[in-house]
Amino acid sequence: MSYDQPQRLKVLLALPVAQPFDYLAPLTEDGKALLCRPGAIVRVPFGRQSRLGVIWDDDAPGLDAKATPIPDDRLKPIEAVLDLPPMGAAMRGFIGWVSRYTMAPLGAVLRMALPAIVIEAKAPTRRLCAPAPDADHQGLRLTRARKAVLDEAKSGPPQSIAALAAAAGVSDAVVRGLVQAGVLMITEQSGDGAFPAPDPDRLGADLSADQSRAAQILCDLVVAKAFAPVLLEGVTGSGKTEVYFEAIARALQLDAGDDAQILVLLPEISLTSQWLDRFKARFGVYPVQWHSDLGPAERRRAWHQVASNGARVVVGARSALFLPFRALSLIVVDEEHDPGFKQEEGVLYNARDMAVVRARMEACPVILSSATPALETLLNAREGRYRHCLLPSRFGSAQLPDIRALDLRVDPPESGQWLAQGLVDAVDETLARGEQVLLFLNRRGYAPLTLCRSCGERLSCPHCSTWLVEHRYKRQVQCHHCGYFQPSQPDCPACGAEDAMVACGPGVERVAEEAARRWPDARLDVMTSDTITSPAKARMLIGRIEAGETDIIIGTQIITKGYHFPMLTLVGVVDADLGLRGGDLRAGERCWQQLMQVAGRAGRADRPGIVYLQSYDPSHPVTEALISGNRDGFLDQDIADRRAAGMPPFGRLAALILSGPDLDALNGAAKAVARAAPMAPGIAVFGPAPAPLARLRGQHRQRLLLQTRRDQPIQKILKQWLATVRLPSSVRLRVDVDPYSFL
DNA sequence: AGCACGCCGACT
DNA sequence: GTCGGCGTGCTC
Repeated sequence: MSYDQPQRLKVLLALPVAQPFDYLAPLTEDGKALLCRPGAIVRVPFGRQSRLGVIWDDDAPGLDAKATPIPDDRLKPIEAVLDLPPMGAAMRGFIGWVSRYTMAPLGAVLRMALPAIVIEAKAPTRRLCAPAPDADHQGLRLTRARKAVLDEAKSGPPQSIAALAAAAGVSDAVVRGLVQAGVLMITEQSGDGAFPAPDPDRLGADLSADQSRAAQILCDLVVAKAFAPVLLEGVTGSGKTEVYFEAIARALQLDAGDDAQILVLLPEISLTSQWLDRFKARFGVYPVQWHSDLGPAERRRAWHQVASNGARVVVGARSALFLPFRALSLIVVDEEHDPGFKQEEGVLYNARDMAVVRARMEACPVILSSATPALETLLNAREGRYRHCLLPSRFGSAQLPDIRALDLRVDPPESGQWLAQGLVDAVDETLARGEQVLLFLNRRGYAPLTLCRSCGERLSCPHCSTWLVEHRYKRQVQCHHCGYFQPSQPDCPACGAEDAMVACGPGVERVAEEAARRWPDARLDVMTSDTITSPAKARMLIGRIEAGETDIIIGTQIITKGYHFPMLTLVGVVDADLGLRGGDLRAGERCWQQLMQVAGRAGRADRPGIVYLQSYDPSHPVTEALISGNRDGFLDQDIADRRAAGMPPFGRLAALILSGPDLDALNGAAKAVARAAPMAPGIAVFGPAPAPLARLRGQHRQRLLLQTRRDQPIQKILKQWLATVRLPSSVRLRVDVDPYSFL
């Protein structure tokens, strides 16, 4: 060993690989090794290509220490250290933690934090026009259009050709002409600039006494600059958002070395124009957004500004959790109970739970906000692991809606119709008062099942074990799991009987059809993911409802997410039993949350709201709890059941999903996995059984479930178990720690 | 993840 | 006789 020997460094690549690779320190021009520290973002040769990675700590937990290192002579030097702020120790620790917990390869987790396209993409340049300082105006024909442009250009900061033309009320040809003439000058500017900072002092919110008390608790936690999970719980309409806005304002005022940064996670970012507008009203600017339908330039700018502290408040979907914050001072998880926080593809993680972990690593508070907290969160609060801030009542004069059941066994709708007389009467009265109605049915399309009245054939997906759902507006039948579709046809594809296909059961389109027939003068809007295809479309529909241009809204769960419609006073739940079928672990809880959230859309201002639940089983504990308002009774029962069965959070679960194109090979592999299952006290293995969707996208699927006690290390047990089985290459195994959906 | 190497079916 | 299918294995 000699002093001038180049350093051997571990580089973690953004690839689905579990371990880092060894490289030599990069060389300077005069051949000296450059010193590299963990966290540096580098580009390395890899095979015959070149890839991104991060210098990893060689003593990081989870690294394979026993593996024999590859010999020095096979090491390649690092190509380049990128000119980016290095990844901090807290972030590296977080990535390692997520990898060990979810059992995803370390590099797969890193990939979420290093989106290659974003980092490598060239900084976009914006071309801005300004008056040229030494312009020669001689010989320039100063038309009226040209004068307008020049006046506009002189009056303000440089702007783009298009913006200047629009401001002057002329076409951009005029601007280009002036540029050509040398009167206007184009300057190139990086389109990557810092975002305007939100102003914490802009608008002193008008908070109720309850809100002020809660806000004070949150602000104290923010100031303490330490890890502190807190559940902010308040019924729908109690003003939770305003409360955590105060915590955000307080964090913005912090001195955190760098400017303090705040992350807000929302379940469906693209559909929350109302949230963005409220933020802007409070802080003067929009927050920085991070979500899947951001364009490449915006995405790049957001990522780089988060890394270099030019983005103070970021609102995003779950992937925002992996942004490179340097001075994270507060995380807010809004609607923390929402199943959308569970990522069901690639690295399987729950962003709400991982947000708590990231907050711990960054030593900052994390606020979990919900009107209907997840049972796990509620228990954490009850048992003192989380603080609990409660907003007991609705804001101002708003009252919680009155929830009633409509027993469909007593008052059934006529055949082919789906609204019971009791609900129809209520809609009549509501419309007569000039108020709005929401009919909720969590089922897209016209009908969930189409069958042949001659031979009984049911239309099913060729790739999945599902029925095809009729979408009448699009004249299609679709599979909601793989995207397969075909045109609707009146004749049976099996027996050829003409005009024999009949729709069975209702979807929102069918309810809309019935509503249009019953209330021909009412203005209807159907809100589903089929009609809300973009943020702009969402904004348009929401605007129409806010302006009172819609009388009846027919929608799926997409409208349950935090909207506020003051004129909406009646909610009709077309099928309150729908969420209870299937019977997985969280069905009751989830159904309760969803119906509670829908109910919360009613009567949010000074007009009282009423909610009707159409049900064939109104004595079900979930329905009873909704009607009586006795949440705790229902929850305590659910908690007792889970405790008795050792189900989460009293025990741990992991799902093993085996999939493959060949049914026999798959079943054989599943049996082999089951035979190798660990047998020890506290450990139970269920299955294999065909997964609830036994065939998905052409792949057959088998499922096993591992259950352990809370104090047992489920990842270690899984690792030891799976190390003993060899799977045929055609069979793929996925591990889902803390499965949420049982599909 | 890429990208090569490798061993079996229909074509200039 | 070759071109090319994607199964398997490696990348420091």
